[in-house]
Amino acid sequence: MAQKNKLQFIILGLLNQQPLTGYDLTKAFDDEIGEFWQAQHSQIYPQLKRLEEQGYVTHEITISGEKLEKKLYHITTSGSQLLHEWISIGTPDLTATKDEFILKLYFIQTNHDPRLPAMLHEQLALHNAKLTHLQQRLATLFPQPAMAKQHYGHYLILQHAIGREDYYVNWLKQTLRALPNK
Amino acid sequence: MAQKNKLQFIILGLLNQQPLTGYDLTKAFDDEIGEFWQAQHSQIYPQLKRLEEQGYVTHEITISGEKLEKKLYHITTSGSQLLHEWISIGTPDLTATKDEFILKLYFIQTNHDPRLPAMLHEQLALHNAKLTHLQQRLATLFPQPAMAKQHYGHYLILQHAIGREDYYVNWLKQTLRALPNK
DNA sequence: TTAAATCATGTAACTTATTACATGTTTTAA
DNA sequence: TTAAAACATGTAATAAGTTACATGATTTAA
Repeated sequence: MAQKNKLQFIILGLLNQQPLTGYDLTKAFDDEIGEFWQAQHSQIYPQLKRLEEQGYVTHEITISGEKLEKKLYHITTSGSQLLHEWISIGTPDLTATKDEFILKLYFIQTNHDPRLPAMLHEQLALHNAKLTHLQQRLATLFPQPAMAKQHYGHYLILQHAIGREDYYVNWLKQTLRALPNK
Repeated sequence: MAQKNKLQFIILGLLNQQPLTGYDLTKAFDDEIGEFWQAQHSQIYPQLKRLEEQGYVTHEITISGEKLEKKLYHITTSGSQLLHEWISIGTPDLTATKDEFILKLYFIQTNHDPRLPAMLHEQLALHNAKLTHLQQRLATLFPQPAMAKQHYGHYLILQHAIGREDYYVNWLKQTLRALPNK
């Protein structure tokens, strides 16, 4: 059960906001929800085809310029319904966070391991960068608190991600401080 | 590159601590590192075979009871070396946390959405349970702080996971409090 | 004006991960 | 003593995800 093709629901969720092309959806996985889920176009185009076969989306062809065909996908009523069901049913499976760094840490035996400082510093730089990026994104998308009302979920997950990264950064700093001076 | 078969390194990391059977390794993914990575026995047995073909592990057969054959796997010198390399090279890719609940949240438009309270309460219960479980695990494995010295990495990641869940629980509580009273 | 970047859509090959199928032994508790 | 639970090892089928292959149009900046 674990997987249950979540990609289809993400696509439906995005199309529920506005009609989009496969290309637009691909981009959304870079900017918007790339923070929380990833997918390549090679996964998206076939999935759109399947969703259309099942009647959850339809597409219209628009011409851009002279002859470039775009397929603009729309969600259908049954697609909307499926999306609503997915959101409404419980989410009882807390998926393990597959963090490669944490995995490596697990195999470190002692706090004197000479690899530890470099490893922690690298992650600190990475998570600091991510934190800054997320904070800028929040400031850009929600300059006034009142704007959070319109896209509440988006606001919440950004704010959640910021808190998560903030914790990660502080944990790394604290762990570095606790290291024995060699 | 993204994936690069991390399972093989986890297996090597576990075998680096002590010889284990495929069954033991499978169990380790339930208890120990199940928090951070998951794998089924159907993935583990073939992977052990490949690692042996490549010379990173060897196995000896032991008999349990009358005739039950166990394959006890040992890491080789080159296996140890490969593990060390994996830990030593950088870990620059911060993988997206594929949290289904967060994904669902993204598609919630307003803070008046009637599904929100139940969704948040469910997650609160789940993460509270996980937090308690992790705390008990820390208390069991590291009753005295001095014990953290022996398995420092394990101690660190448990402590990290507890902090992460603690943040998650508090974020959920805060988000629930901020919800408008209907 | 032309080359690079971006837009746009698809398929193929491969890797990784999950679920199901398949079999047999040993231990434990009723 | 016997049935259930746990131990133990594998393969097959399927699903999900990544990388590579493949092609062409439009826009933008040098």
